[in-house]
Amino acid sequence: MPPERTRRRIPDATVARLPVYLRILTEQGDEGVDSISSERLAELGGVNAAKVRKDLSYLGSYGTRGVGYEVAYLVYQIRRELGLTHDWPVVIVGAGNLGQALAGYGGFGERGFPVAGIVDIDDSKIGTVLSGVRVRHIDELPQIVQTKRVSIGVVATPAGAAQDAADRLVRAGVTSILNFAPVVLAVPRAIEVRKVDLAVELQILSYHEQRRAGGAIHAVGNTRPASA
Amino acid sequence: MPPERTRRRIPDATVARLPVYLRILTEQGDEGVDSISSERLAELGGVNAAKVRKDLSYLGSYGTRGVGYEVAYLVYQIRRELGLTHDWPVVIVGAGNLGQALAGYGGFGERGFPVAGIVDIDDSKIGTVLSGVRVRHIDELPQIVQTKRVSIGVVATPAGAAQDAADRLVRAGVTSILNFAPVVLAVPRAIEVRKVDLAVELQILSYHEQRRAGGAIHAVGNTRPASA
DNA sequence: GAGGCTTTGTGAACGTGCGCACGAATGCCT
DNA sequence: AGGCATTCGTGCGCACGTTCACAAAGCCTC
Repeated sequence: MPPERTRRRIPDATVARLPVYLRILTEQGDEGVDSISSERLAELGGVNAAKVRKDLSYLGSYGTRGVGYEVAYLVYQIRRELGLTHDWPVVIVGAGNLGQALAGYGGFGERGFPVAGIVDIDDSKIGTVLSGVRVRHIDELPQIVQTKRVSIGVVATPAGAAQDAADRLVRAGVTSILNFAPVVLAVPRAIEVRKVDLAVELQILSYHEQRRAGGAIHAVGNTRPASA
Repeated sequence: MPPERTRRRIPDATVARLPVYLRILTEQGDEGVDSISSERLAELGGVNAAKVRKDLSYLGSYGTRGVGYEVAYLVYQIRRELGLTHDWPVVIVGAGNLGQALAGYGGFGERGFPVAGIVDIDDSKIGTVLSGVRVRHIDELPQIVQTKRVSIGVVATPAGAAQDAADRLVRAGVTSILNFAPVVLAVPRAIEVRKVDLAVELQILSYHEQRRAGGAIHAVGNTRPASA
């Protein structure tokens, strides 16, 4: 049995926090900070120091007791673990409002996720150029994915078109999908899907607001006048 | 009329799923479905049927054994629990790329979160109109929040301006914040913050892609002694 | 080089959430 | 009316994630 077979599995919760640590560490590095303690990193990341240490311990023992963590080395290790040692080109499906905003969001390519292509099904959008990337027809998806070696697809279509977009992405060979459409996508088990849903986030906030307003209001019934 | 209910605390994980159930149920209702089983709802929502039942049980016993749940009634109950019985006006800080896209995203008002205002600090943007809403100066924030009774603020600024935006929102009286900037916001404990971070999502996908590609690549080098 | 101070790394306790499995309730059929 | 099929509601064990607390390990001073 090869030694690399014992590859650690990092808990999902930790994986979700590593990018946050990475950003903070990068910033700190840029500001000339060489070394950082778990305490400080926790403060900047809005979490518990013990959690930081446990999270980082999954990467290996890269800290120095009594001192802290060397920022540059930690940045390197996290980047390696997250697979950020090379670029991951992405393809965006949907050149509507959201697709345009995503394409225009510079932070995309900056952070190692260059936009390899944007496609849409609407002929009127084909050919227009968004932030230097020409919108192409969705039928060209397989070609884009193959030639540019894209493994991450972004679904930025209206809800009704999302499942079709996902199907096409999967058929084209993409293995990870970031879904912005308010739909639960059905995909093969092997495909990794993450969802960003504006409405869900707002509704969660709504829940807390309503709760804050006090069960008192509710006890009486629908006190609030039917607002506009 | 149901008896007075002690206000249950609903688990966060459940709160996060209720909006998904709600959307599915609304769709099903529109399609003429009157009754739905936990099994079917689970299938559409991509979760386990037992989880659906447990989630819904936090709202009360609104199902009928042997039959399922009445769609319309369940929609009503979830909406009530999430505080969606009335609108929650939101104010957007930042009229850049993202702010514009958010304002243009019709689903906002449709789903009960009308845009009460958009503000920016950049004079060149003031006065422009985005989807029927005029961009106003950030100094007008307190006035907007007060007159329109806004309790949810959306931070759509660049990273550097996000903390200031959050501070201003809090001072203006907002109690919930949806943060799109890649920054961990420091806010008073009482303020509810939710974060949507594109880069984080992509990096999580990157982790899985890299993992999928096989740890073999990493087997080279790094002969650091394994810790006991 | 010993002693004290700092900070990591981690075992263990604790809390939360998940999913199975089954009793309970309801509708339908004969 | 009684039996059967269906589906809800939930107790329970398990797995995961969080936090505490402390020993181990390094640096600094004298």
